[in-house]
Amino acid sequence: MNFAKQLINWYTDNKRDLPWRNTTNPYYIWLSEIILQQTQVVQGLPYYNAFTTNFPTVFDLANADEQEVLKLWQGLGYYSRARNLHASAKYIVNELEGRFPDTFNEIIKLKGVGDYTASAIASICFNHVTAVVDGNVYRALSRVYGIYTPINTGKGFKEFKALAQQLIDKKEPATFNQAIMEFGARLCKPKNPDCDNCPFNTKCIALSKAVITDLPVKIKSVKVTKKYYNFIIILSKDGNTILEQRTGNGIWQNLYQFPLLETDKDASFSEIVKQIKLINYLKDQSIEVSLYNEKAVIHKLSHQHLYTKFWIVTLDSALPKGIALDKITDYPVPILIGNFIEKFNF
DNA sequence: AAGACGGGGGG
DNA sequence: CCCCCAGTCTT
Repeated sequence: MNFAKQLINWYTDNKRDLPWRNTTNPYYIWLSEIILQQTQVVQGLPYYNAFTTNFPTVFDLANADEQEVLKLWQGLGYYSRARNLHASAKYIVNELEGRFPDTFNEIIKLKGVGDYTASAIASICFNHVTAVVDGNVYRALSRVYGIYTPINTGKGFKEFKALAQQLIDKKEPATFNQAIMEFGARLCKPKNPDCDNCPFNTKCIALSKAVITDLPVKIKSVKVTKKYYNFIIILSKDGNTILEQRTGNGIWQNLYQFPLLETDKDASFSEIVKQIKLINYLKDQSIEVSLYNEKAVIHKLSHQHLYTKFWIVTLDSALPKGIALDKITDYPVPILIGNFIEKFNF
């Protein structure tokens, strides 16, 4: 038995009774699909009931005020869905005389309707053979077929779309699409999938290799934060400077660096001078400050970009607790500091 | 290709 | 706290 038949058999035995499964009216299916974008069934269900009750037809929705629509959407999140829903209802009524578009290419023109939603409506309402690809499909197919292509890339989408399109039951596209989503939502769940009762547990590649929890693969974008580092290079009269050892759990643990002033944005000359004068061992001393690099050096780490400036402070007195300049290379330093030391050529 | 957009639930 | 959810639109 092929994938589609097994899947549909499972679905027939396990599907939930949901209101949008008792209709093929495109207005209701559209409503349900928009509501269910990035939203679990239990959360969307009351909203579906409210919308179908308050706006039984696309004309009722189109004639409503946006405020009324948003009020009904309140609490569901992703409010652009409600605004787009309303705009598309007006478009259907005013431009299409109330007739819902009946092909994928026309349906996807509606605001708020992308590939997934257009495929769902085209298949469920018009029996078009257009496979849906949503979070459930990614999960189910990546596991059963052992696909490691990251799902949140253009390449990943194309690959899963093509596979789903190849697997879809050409006679029952609507049932297949709903079945694979129900399967992903109820059995092949993100955590603790019910592999014991899975119709594919003899062929599932992820199960046989025990890599269920590795799939699907998703590239997580590391959030890069900007930081503004000002290193203070002290040149004392007796040829010393200051290096400090970093502590704590952050970057460069236990390495050495020049005294650091971190600011929340690119700081002005006067602001830095002010802060330098607050440093303990420089208080009430005669100093002269110059900025070594007008343009910040951008040091890129995986999760942060360091906008770095080096400030030269000439101290007109001795610094007995400092380290000798000719010993500076004895200390382990981050490459950012190392590059500066090399360039500055003490 | 990467971010923004939300609120709820599971582990 | 992190991940995920019947995704789409905008940089």
